[in-house]
Amino acid sequence: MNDKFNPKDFEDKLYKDWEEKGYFKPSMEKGETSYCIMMPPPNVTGKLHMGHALDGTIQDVLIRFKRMQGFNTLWLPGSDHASISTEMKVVEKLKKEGKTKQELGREKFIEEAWEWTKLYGGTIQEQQKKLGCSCDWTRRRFTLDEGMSNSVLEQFIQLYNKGLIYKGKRMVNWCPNCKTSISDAEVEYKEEPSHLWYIRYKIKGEDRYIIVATTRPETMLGDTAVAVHPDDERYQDLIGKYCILPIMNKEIPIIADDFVEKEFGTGCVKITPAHDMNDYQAGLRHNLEIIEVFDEEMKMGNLVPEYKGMELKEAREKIVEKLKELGALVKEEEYIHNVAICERCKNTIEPKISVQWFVKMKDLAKRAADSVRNGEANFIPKRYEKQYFYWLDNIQDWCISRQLWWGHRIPAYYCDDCGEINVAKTKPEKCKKCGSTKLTQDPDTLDTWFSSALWPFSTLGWPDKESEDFKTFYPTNVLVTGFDIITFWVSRMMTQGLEFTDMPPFKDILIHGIVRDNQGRKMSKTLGNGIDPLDVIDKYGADSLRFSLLSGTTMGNDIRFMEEKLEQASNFANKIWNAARFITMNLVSDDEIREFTNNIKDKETGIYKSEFLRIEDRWIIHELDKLIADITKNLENYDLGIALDNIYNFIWNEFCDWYIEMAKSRLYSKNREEKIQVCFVLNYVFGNSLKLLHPFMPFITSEIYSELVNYDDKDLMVSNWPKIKSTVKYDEKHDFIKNLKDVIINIRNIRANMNVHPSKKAKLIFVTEIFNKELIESKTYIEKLGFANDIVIQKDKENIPENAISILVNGMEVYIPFEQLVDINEEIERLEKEKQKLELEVLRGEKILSNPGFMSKAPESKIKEEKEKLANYKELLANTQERLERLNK
RNA sequence: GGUCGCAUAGCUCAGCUGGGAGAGCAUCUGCCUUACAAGCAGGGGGUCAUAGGUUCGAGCCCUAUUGCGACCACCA
Repeated sequence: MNDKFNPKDFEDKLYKDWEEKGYFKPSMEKGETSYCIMMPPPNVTGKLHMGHALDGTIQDVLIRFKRMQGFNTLWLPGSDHASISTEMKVVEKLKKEGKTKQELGREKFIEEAWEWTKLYGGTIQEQQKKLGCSCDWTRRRFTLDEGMSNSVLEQFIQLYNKGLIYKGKRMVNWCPNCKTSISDAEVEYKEEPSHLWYIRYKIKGEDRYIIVATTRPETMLGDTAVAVHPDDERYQDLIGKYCILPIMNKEIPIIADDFVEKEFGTGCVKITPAHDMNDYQAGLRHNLEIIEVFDEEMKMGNLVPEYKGMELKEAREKIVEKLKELGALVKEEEYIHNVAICERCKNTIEPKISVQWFVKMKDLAKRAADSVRNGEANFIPKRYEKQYFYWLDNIQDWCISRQLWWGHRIPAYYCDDCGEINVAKTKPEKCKKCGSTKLTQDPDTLDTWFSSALWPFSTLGWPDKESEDFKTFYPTNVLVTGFDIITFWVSRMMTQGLEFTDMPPFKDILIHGIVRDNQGRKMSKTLGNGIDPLDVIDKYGADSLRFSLLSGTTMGNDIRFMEEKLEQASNFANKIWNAARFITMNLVSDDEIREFTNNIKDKETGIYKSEFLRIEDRWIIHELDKLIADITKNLENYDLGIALDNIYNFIWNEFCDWYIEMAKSRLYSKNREEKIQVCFVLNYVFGNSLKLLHPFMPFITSEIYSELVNYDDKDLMVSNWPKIKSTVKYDEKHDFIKNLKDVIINIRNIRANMNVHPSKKAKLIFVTEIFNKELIESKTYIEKLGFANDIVIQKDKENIPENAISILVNGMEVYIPFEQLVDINEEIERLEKEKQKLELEVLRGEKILSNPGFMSKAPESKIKEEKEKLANYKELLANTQERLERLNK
């Protein structure tokens, strides 16, 4: 092993090795339970960011854990064609070349898009490999590949035939720049300074006016009503009357509708059903005419020839001017307006009436919500299900058509002769109604989410429900994703999964937070505060990145990305590396360890026979047994942060700081048997620790593991997860090592307090009845850890120097003759402090035990515990007082 | 406007079904002890946001308040 730890020496090499050996592929062995995770497909245009790194790390930890546990594991990767985003990038590229999409034509454009996809589509995969993701690349899918395209057509046709897909004229979000409808989820809102214009409309046949307030005067040309709240006293007498729309000089009704807020503006709203979502709804309720003011290009239409062809901004100015002229403009106020903008191109979105395809969602949504309500699928953490329920319970029909070219084209063919809609996977020979052969396919493509909704099963071969993969891996076990896409991805996978497979597509839905920068801000391109995971891997290694994303975190909470965390991770990796170096440097031969291993196991119980092991050996193995149970439980519960901290603490504190130090004397000993014995324990405990750490830090653990003596002759990645069982007998009641550790900590404490240099050794006198044998065995390392030059063990307190400092722990009394030490006053001071603390403890114990409420209501075990504690503190206090008296003499 | 989350050491965060407050970093002290100075051994530092309530007992449960954040809705 190299003296210096450097992840670059082995990370890429190991990944290549794993992939070549086929470790990422499921075993497909009969009898093994399957475990499957579908990787949320990143956009094909994307680059790996910290969110992906977190998502990938969590999934990799789970899949590596389950793989080692012996499941038939599949983690299936892939990418999403991301229609709008990819199409925009290709359009941009064409623009640079001086071309447009229209000039190129549909077919050529799609070719360009495929080229683009092939060029950049592999980037993110390579980056995921750097992170260590152990997904099965041979099963990699793309939402626009042949199989998935077929699934999408199948979905469309099945839904259409059931009457769940329909074509309709609706109001949708229209991006004038992308020239397509977009979903609500792709709309962002931004505050912009604007104005609120107050315009008066004359009441028909009266000399009165009604004043409306608007942010969009240019749409008034299409007004077909004015609305007030039905309970608004101010306007009761106007309801049902008509007013005159200025400029247009047209009569429109004054109606009453609940959606109007009395407090806003004047309490009167102009209704433009063609250009506002609320107005549209109101228009439907009151049967109002829909008059479009703008054309397809978002320029003024022909309602008033004077404005025809104008940009909206210009038209607005002109119309405001005109209203002024007419004396209809009452007031102009500064106003902050919340404008809808396109998530992709940041242009203002216009609500627009158009003909689109929709999926009826009500029944599908109910089923999806019920599935979580009755526990077939669970959110972790549970609180996120509220967001899911809210969305599904208030579901709107899903607009699935997009006026784009890159995507799955809608499989609807219109008859040029009779207008019939023919829906089929491929272009029919002739119209099913009139027999005409002149058929034209709908030019629109489907929403990207229409294909990703099928991801958990289309990737496994659906609609072929008999395919091996589908039968083996569906439904999948867990979906890991961020809370930002619960509504439009998770919920849709649920609705479509239940509709097409009658099963929820996953059992658990694990929701994680987002990775923020070190100031707690969202990482974003505009801020330029994003951290590239690859830079981090380059500097610290993938293991450290993974550690930093999980240590000290809780599922569902955001993570702040701190360089300090990477330092910690990197230090930990270095610590492990050095421990490994130390162990392998001193290790006896494989054969010797194997032989020893064969000898010590009790064939019947599987427990390591105590006579072959020292007490410190049994202690550390016992601690390991407990650790295995803890980590396994925590991983099962998705408490990854806790599991990681468990193993961190064990390796660093228990194993390195204590056990290795205790092991040194035997390791350096001339006695071969002693050496083999301790080497066995070091190898066994360290090897198992590496197994437990492997899901989190796969690279360094694998690299080191191959240097140890390996009992199952398997690479770490495919070795067996340690079993939860006691492998050794260790008495926790008379916990010798714990007591000894306390003694040593006390010695160090006293010495540190008195500034005694480590080179100044002292004699230690142990007074104990029960630990004689153990103490004799442990003499050498106690001398070292306790800075002693001699250890005396005796049964009683005879011959102990008057002025010796004493330490008392459960079952052990230790005296240090202090003539070699420096300052009595320091020790007296320390003891005084300790005495005060103990007195407080005794007080607390007595108080709680004299509380009648506690005594009558607390559980028996708790009372017993408190009694024992009190007795112990009393004893300690007495001892401390005795010591103080002695020193004060 | 609706919903949800967060508030714990100087900083960043853990804290499982209520039973004596933890980690990492930072800081201070002492150590170049032959795996590791990217280290070792110690110390200091917290009215667990505020106010009530339930309980023998509250960081944890309930109510209200304050401050921050997110999501949904979108106010013409």
